[in-house]
Amino acid sequence: MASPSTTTRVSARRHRSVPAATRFDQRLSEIVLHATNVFCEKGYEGASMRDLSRASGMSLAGLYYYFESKERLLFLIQKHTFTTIVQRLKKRLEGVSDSEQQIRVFILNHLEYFLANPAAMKVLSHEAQALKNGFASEVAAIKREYYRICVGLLDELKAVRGLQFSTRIAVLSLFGMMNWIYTWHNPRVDADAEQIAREMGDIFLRGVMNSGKNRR
Amino acid sequence: MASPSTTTRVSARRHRSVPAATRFDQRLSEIVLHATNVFCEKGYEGASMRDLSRASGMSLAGLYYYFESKERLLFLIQKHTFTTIVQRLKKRLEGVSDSEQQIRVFILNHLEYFLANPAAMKVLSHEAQALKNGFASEVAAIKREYYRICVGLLDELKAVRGLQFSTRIAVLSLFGMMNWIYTWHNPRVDADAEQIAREMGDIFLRGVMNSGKNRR
DNA sequence: ACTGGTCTCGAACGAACGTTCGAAAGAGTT
DNA sequence: AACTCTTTCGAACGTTCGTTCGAGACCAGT
Repeated sequence: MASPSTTTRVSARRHRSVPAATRFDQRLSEIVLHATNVFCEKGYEGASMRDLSRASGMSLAGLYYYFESKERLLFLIQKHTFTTIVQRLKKRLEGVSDSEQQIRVFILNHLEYFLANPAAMKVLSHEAQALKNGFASEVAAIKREYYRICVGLLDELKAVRGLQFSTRIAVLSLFGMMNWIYTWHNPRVDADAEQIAREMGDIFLRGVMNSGKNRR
Repeated sequence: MASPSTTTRVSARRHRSVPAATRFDQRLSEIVLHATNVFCEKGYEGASMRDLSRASGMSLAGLYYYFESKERLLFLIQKHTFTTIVQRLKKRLEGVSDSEQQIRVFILNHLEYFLANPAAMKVLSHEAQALKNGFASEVAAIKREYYRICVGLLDELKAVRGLQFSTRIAVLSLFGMMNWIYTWHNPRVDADAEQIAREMGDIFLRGVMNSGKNRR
């Protein structure tokens, strides 16, 4: 414990069962969305509360009715984004049993969400170090779960096909390939998620599967 | 033009031929080194001039004798780092003629420098967006040259071996694999540059070479 | 001992930062 | 119309930011 609590503060908000709770959450979501774009463009440290105020059309003080600090806002963005991507992945993996196909699903899920929400994913990738203590560890836990899922898929591929390579290096190389996309992807020039997922999947899977039962 | 000039200001420093010029440059190098570590830990925006003053053991005002702004200091770090890595690459490529080996040299050069200068490389990778106008474009020019070299190597591999894949996606995937390393590499746990270069090279080259003369 | 360039620093500048506060406007229920 | 809870905001808080300035210390060559 110690350090700032990261559990959701309901503060006031109670009865007025349906309309009030949703209205608050909806307004907060709008702010989170605008903040995501600002953090994406200027970086977390580089963006000021006044920038967020301007972007969301709400006064500086008004923002603090919805969240208690700039750091918590970044936390909300990262947690929501990461939770969503993990959730979607689990759903998509349910119907697939082949090991190679599962990894292709993993890649496609990641890239589709990335290109559909480029600002949020850039903030997730680029500002991974910006949170502190309690905030940081809660996001780190989700990240670890996501990482472990990928490790599991790769280990299964190794077992089924009798391959031999460093899972850690392979997984982290794959994440690198995928996450780096925020530095270069241009929707007016580059292909869509499906095709990029196919090409990256080709490179990665062929690279990993032709290792055979190797030396060492 | 317009925007801040990025050409090296010699300002005063002239005669006193040998000792003075070297002393100035040497002291500046020390500051750049300390600043690199601070920028690495706190990020460019998150690091204050007072942090740099503390880290380098020089007064706040004293720093400004050596460079004219915080932004220029970041520029110096990025330009020197990038220039060095390109320079070393060119030297290393001279002796190699085989296309696959050239790409392996490219990967090894990148990762060796990365792991030998992790702070500088993180600042180069992570703060690529922090510079503005003239500063940004000068670093971008070096980056473009580096990128083009890699494109050239891959295009040659494609021609020689009759392969068919998107060079752009392949190159950017490779950069992603390599640059992402700053987010995970732990010298106490992970292998050295040579071995990581071999494993990443295996994944990438096998992945790209087994594409054959494909559909589409 | 003096001179002139090189180097360093304490102190201060105005601007911008994240956050707080009390007041008031909205909105729904009586 | 009066009451209550929700939502908004102008103004200000104290702190920290990047940068500047003028004075003095250091260090030759004379």
